[in-house]
This record gives sequence, C-alpha cells and structure tokens, in this order.
Amino acid sequence: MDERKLKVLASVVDEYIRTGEPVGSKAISGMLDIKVSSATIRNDMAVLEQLGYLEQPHTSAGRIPTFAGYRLYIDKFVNPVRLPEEERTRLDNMLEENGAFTEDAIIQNAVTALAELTNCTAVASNSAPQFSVISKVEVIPTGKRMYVILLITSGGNIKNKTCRLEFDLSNEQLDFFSHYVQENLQGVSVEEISEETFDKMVTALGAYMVILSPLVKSIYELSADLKQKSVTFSGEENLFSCSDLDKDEIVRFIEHKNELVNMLDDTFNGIQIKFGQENDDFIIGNSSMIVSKYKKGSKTAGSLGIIGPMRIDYAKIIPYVEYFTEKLTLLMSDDVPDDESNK
Amino acid sequence: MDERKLKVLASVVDEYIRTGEPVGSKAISGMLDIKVSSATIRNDMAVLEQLGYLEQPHTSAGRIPTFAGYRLYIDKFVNPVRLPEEERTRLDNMLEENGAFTEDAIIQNAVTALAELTNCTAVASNSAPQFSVISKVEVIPTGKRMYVILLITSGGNIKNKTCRLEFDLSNEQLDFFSHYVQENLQGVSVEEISEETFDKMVTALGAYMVILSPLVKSIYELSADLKQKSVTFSGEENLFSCSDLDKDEIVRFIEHKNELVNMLDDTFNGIQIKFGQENDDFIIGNSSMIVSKYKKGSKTAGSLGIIGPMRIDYAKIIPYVEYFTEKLTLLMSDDVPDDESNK
DNA sequence: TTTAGCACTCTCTGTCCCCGAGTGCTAATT
DNA sequence: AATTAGCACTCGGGGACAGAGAGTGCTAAA
Repeated sequence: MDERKLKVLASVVDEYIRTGEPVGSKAISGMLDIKVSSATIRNDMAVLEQLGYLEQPHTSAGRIPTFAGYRLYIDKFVNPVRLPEEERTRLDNMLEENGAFTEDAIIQNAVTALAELTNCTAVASNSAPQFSVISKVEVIPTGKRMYVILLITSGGNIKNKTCRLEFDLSNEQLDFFSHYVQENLQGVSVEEISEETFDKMVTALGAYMVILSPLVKSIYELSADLKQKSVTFSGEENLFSCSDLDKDEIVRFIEHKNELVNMLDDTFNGIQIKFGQENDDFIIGNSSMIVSKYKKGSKTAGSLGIIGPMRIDYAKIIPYVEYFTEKLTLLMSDDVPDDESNK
Repeated sequence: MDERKLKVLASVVDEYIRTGEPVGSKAISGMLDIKVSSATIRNDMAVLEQLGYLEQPHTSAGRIPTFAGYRLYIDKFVNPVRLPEEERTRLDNMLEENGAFTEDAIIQNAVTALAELTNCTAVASNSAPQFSVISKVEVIPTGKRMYVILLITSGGNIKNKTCRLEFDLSNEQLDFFSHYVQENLQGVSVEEISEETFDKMVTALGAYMVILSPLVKSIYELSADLKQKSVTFSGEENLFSCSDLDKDEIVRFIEHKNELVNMLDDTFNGIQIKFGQENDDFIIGNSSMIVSKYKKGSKTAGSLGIIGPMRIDYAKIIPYVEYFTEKLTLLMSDDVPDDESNK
C-alpha cells in the first residue's frame, strides 16, 4: 500500500467528514501536498475501492469511505492530542460539580459533561457498586407497618426501598432484625452477597420470617440492584441533529437503549471504536461509538463513551473520552469515602 | 348553527382523524344518516369554513378541522365511556405494581401505564411532597467526615444527599445535631419549612455552624427539593411514531420538557384539552394534550395526562386520564403511610 | 508512472402536461 | 327557501423529458 494512496484515503475521509458529500478526484488533487493530477487520483481511488476502503454511491459520484476505510483512517491518521492543562482542570470541575461525592453522581456528571462537550449522546455503564462494600444497612420505621430499608456502599451509592409488613413488629423484634442485618451485611462486599447469604438469614430468623419476610425480600432486591450493571445516558436528543442517522433507527435505539449494557463492556482496554453496521438490530446504522473502560481498583468497573455519527471529529473526541475514563478510574479508586473510619 | 351542519363537522373530524387526509363533500354525503347530496354538504362546509371550524389546505382539496373545529367536536360529540369494571381493576393493578407504596412510585406507575395504554407520551407533575409532613430526618455517618442526610415524608418520599465536612465531628456533636433537626423538623409539614426555619437553626447551632454548615446546607437543599414540583415522563419515543408531528419540534420539546411544569398545572379542574398552536415555542404544533388534576386531601397536588397528535381517539383516552387522576387522588389521600403510628 | 483528453454514466433540477379530486356557482327542481 | 344536478375551474401530484454538471474509466501520449 502506497504512501500516496494512504494520503488520498485520508483526504477522502477528511473531506467526507467535513462535507458529508461524496468526494471526487478533482477535489483531492487540489488539497494534497504533493502535486498530482486528478487522473492519478482517480487511479488511486480505483485501487482503494478494489481494496475495500472506498465505495461509490453510483457511477458518476465521488467516493465515500467504507467501514474499513474509516478504520484504517483512524488507525493511521488520528492522533489524539493531549488536552491542555486548563481544559483538564475545567473537566475536573465539571466532574465534581454540585458536590458529587458518590460514584453515581460522579458518573452522572461525567456523562452529562461528555454529552455537552461533544454534542453527542454520552453513555456509561457502571458495575462499580458490585465492587464496593456495604457500609450501612438501616431499617427505618416510617409508619404503621411501613419500613424503609436503606443500603449504603463504600462508594457512596445509596439504595432504598419502602416495604409494608403484614403483621405488627415490636420494637424488640425490629432491634433484633436491625442488629442481625448490620452484623451480617455491613462490611461485606457486594460481590460476596449471594443466595447463601439469604438462606443463612432465613434460617437464623426462623419463625420470625413470617413477620419479617417483606423486609428480607427488600434487602434481597436492593442487593440484587447493587450487583446489577446500570447504564446512564445523556444527550439522547443530540442524535436527532445528525442528518446522517436515520430517525426511525434512533427511535428504535432509544427504546432499546438498555440492551446496550452487554455490548458496552464487550471491549478491550483502551479506546475502542465501533461502527453501527446495518445488520445490527438495535444499533443505529452509520453510527460510531467511541468508548473506553474505567476501573475501580484492579477491576473493570464500567465503560464510558459517546455515540454519534461516523462522520465525526475523532481527533477531538477521543481525548475527552480518554481523559474522563482515566479520571473516573482515579475517582473510583481513591476518592470514595473511606469506610474504616465509620462512626 | 344547524343540526345538520354540526353532523357534517363531526363527520369531517371523525374521518380526518381516521385517515389523516382532507375530507371531501362526497365522502361525507355517503356517511351521514340523513341522505343529502354532496352539493348540500359543500354549502354546509363553506359555512363551517366561514365560521372558522374548517379549513382548506388548498382550493381543490377537502377540508380539515381547525383548532376551533376540534374544540367544538370534542365538546359536542365526544362522550367518554365509563371504563368497564374489569378494565378498572386491571388499571388498579398497574398502579400498584412492584409494591408501589410511595407517592413517587405510584405516580411513576401511573405515567408508565398511561403511556403504554395510549401509545402517547404520558406526563405528570407532582407537588404532593410539598403537602406532606416530614416524618423522618436521619444523619448517617458513612465515612471519614462523610454523612448522608435522609429525609422521609409522610407520603413515603425519600430524599438523600451525601455531604462532606471540612472538620471532624465528635459523636456528641453528631448526636446533638441529629436531635436538634429531629426535634425541629420531624412532624413539620414541608410547606411550613422556610428560610426562617433555617435562620433559627443557624442561631441555635451558634458556633457549631462552622463545622456543621455542609449538613445544614444539605438539609436546606433537600427540603427545597421537596417543595419543588417535579415532572415525570414516559413514552417520549411514542411521539416519533405520529406522522403528524414534526420531528424537529419533538426534539425541541424533549429538550425543554421540564419547562412544561408551569403550563401543566395551569388548568381548571376536570379534563382539559389543549392544542399545540404553532406559535408556542416549545410545544409541538398539531399536538394535543389531555390532562386532569389530582388532589392530595383538599389541595391540588399535580396533573396527569398525555401528549399526542390532535388526530387522536379522544373518546378512548379521556376515560383513562379521568380514571387515573381519580385514583391518584384516592391513593394520595388515603393510602399514604400513616405517620402518627411511628415507632 | 503520470497525465491530458474524451466519451460515457448517472443524478439532479426544472419544465411541461395531464389526471383526478374537489370546489364554487348557477340554474333547475322540490 | 332549501336542495340538487351540472359544469367550469383550480390546484397538487406524478410521469415524461431534456439539459446541466459532476465524476468516472479508458486510451494514448508524455
């Protein structure tokens, strides 16, 4: 593969990203550093087409990049810049806006910021709660036979659930139950909680289970919630302003957006770029997803990235995604409340 | 206004709702119970146009209803049916799905159900928390200098906020503060909480404020949250499948959906139907909003309804909105946790 | 290997024209 | 006075057609 042919490919992609129109040989010959005629470019483009990097919408039109063309372009020609220092501190501030001390809030901030910065749809998966430790369990009576169960993790995630009992609960019984769950759940990592944990609990509670089962069930559900990967979105509207994307596909995508969880984490480390092929069911054709993973301690805790058109300024966006995931990794690992100093 | 002319108007609206095409005189003459020629209908339609109930997209097309035409049609011809008993119990179940004991959860269920049933976008405003009583305030230490403030209302609304102190807090200080806020906020209605409440608190805490101010600030923010009207949406995607609505307007609407709060409650009691005029900025042209209010006790607590195309089956949807708001009024007023029986 | 030249292809745009649906008006009918 | 039949008219939509323009592939020369 010729040096010049690569440059031609790059120019086609650049120009196509800029204008959205198929690019002709004449336009290219005018913008290359080396001076060659349009006929030469035509020959090169024919070869690039043969190799599968370019295609023609119809005979008398210019060329547009194929998936493979974009891929090669990104590999060879996109050099993400390092964000300048002042931009970094600006982003840091965005992440910590509104006193975001909890993992959820930080991720929410990251997703919101990313959507704003890129004018794309930003998305993050988060299974960090799974790698946290339960730092608090509270059973709070709030009314006649009504209780709120509160679970707080070392990452600052807070989950609550209201439940109603079938029978009255005496203060002693409540104390007994509260102590039991505190003893047996506080300090336990979310990962470790299993069916067994609850089997044990049921056994330990014995005859009390008749009364307490809604409470136990709620705790069970909350802990299941914590184990669940969650997905956060921001800027879904932005998709609609990309003329390249099919509105109906966008709607379908938004309706099924939660199914994205699985594919989000299905990546290697580092920046990943995926294209929306036409045959993928709930992914938008001509869309591009730029994601990277973040960690909590040594474990991958989730992914963060954007979804936009394939015709997008990769060089500008990649650094943002990179920086945010780096930063999330830091914040997840260091900046979480330190639970050994609990009261 | 002639009896027959009214029937003509009704037929035009019916037919236009069914087909989405302008309706001609011939079609009408074939579907009226009285036998009249198309020429007669033409004369009637000309009058109806003069009166502002119908309009013509262009000279050689049929007529379509104007806003006034729809309005008259709804007033005179839409007789909402009473939902059959089995449908009512089905809806009741939808409202209580997933053990929805809290106001928020019930409203969420109502909105979701309404969106599903009608294939429209459902929306609800909720200022019920404002009319509740604070039933619990908890200050929960969760880590080094980290605390969670928890506010629970009699309606079962739960709000929490994590905050970080600048200085260490001793157990005694924490107890003191916890007791102070419990004494002074529990049992107080959310409405009554004001700047004064916090002025008093600041005075009472005196020198402690240096340490405690983040906690006080958090409580302040949480109580402000409770006072705030919130809006809940469901089924935004559904708007996109109405061919009558402009996609760009839908996007603009979704981007600004929170601004709907104000206009939502700006209605009389009972079913209200509003049309999206073209000049309204963030409202979708050709859209129709069917809303009704629900109460908590004697006070209006919010509105519930749907947004869809003007060409919609009013007779079918109105009963749903009516039933849900009736039901919400019941649930808000009776079915909330009863706070005088707190532990 | 590159380039100039040329014939060719295909889309896009505008024009023209006709068809059909629906109208308004007039004159006749009930 | 109200209704109807009849008729000329209007307007949008769709198909056919032509010309312009952009871009190509190929050939032959540099």
